[in-house]
Amino acid sequence: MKYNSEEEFLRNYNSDDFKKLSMTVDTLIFSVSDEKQDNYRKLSKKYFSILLVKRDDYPFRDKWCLPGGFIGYDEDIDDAAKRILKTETNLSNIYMEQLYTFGDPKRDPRMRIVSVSYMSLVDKNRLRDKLSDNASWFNVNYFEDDKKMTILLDNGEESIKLVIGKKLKDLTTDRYKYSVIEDGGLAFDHPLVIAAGISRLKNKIEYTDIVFNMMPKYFTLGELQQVYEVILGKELLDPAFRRVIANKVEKTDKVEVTGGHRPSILYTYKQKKSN
Amino acid sequence: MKYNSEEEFLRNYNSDDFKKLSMTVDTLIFSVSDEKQDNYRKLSKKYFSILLVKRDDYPFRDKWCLPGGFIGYDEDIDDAAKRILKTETNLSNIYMEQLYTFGDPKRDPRMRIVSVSYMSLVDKNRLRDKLSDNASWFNVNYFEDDKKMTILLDNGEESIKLVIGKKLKDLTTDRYKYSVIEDGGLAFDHPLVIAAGISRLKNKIEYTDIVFNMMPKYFTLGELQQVYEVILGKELLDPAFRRVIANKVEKTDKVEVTGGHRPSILYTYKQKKSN
DNA sequence: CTAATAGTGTCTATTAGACAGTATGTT
DNA sequence: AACATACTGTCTAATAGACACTATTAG
Repeated sequence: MKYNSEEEFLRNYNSDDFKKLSMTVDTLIFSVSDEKQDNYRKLSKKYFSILLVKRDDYPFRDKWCLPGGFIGYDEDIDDAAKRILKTETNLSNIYMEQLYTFGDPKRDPRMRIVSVSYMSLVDKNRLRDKLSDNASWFNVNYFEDDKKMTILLDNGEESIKLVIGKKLKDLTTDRYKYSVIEDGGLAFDHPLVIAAGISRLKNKIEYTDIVFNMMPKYFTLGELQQVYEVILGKELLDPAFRRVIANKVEKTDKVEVTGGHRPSILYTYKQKKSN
Repeated sequence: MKYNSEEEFLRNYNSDDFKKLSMTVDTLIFSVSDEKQDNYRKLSKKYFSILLVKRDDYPFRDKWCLPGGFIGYDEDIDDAAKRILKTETNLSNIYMEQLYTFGDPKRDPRMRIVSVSYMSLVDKNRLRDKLSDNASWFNVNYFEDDKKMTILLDNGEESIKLVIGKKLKDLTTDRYKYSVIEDGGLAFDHPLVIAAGISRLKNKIEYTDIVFNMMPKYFTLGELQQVYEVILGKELLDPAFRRVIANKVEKTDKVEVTGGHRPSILYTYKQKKSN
């Protein structure tokens, strides 16, 4: 069939020539948690944590998974991600970026569903007691080598262990092909989303100011350093950290008194001037 | 409706509860081009280039666009991208990575189509004269500041100018919200895909060995440096470049004699040992 | 010889790593 | 006083930037 104009073509277009498919959005929400130490002198230990929800419907009923939902036919993907974040945390205007699109034809037992994952960073102080009932924060601990990544999730009651296999796709890049070795009971391919998000976060914390989305307005350099340390999975030297961070933060006249040691000056995030 | 098991749920699942949508893959294929200089002494100038195809059907009939196509209902997304690359260039086993998923509900005039973009890097020597008829390589020149990115595409006959607006989404990251200011006649939202691809390439060339996917087996350090320079959009100092690149390449006993100047030693890519 | 690219030596500036030292609060 | 964290000074190592210099070829 031949048409003479774009308009004529569009009038006659049959949108069902190809079998359509369903799409969802999954959101990986990162934040920072404190864990009080028994020693009055010690600072509370910092973790980074992610938000999981317990499914109350099939498929994967009673399994933990990332907050997600179907994308409406007329809904922009970013908007769908924002809608889901809002549903779970009651927050809008939160930092969010697209992570990766997962499209294995067998990733959902119901039918072909392609999922676009997003990652988002929140300051937990902004949402205390606003979580929906079936949601819970899980502290994240991870270890990785060049073969696999082990992720331990813990919400105080339950512990989930994920093992993700890494196979270098190509020797010229940093791209790994991830595979789920142990899903710890997590639904869908969400272990892959979590692994991808941790990698992205770990990478971006080095060359962006992304971390400040997880920090409260006022924070000490010690706290900030701890957050860097848990995300990077290694200890940093104080003087080096302070040198590098110096032009991103601004000293305030407030201090934080936390116990049997010298009080700490509170800082705020200082945006770099537009370059 | 309540079910007692996952199996029972799946047997009764109606996959048409949500209105489904269509998905496509678009592939951004990068390579390197030479342009002979008239002065016999001078080296041929290097560009990086992308492959465009001319549409022979509506919508956007006779406009240039990126190679793309619909994702089959049972087809993995990566496989769809490989299939399209193969169709256009007759090549398989080529470096390829997912770029970004574009889902503006209005991005296609026909209906709701979400597109997953891929970027791919090829050594043009591997595919001379294998291109499909409606495909053409366009040299890329680009300039950017913090407000916008201007991209000039040229295939020797036609010149296409793209202008993409950049708005910082968030002051804590490197994430820009891109918008098309000038599409130069390019179909769909493909100017956005190209801008995203150039940014990714520019970024990754600094911390991966991705560039060697575009290089022939044997190359001179001068050629390699030129490729770095056109992608990064700036000149590099010879000694510094050679220092940094030294552990990624291996000297061979071959030389390249190109004209009225000292011949150049040919190198090959040397993979780093697994770390 | 000349113009052009190939390739190296070396000084300097900047940044990162290491470690020791001082400061200051609570119990 | 003791302990834990806060914060700084300074030496050294590694890396990046700059520039001058030598080498080698076709015409």
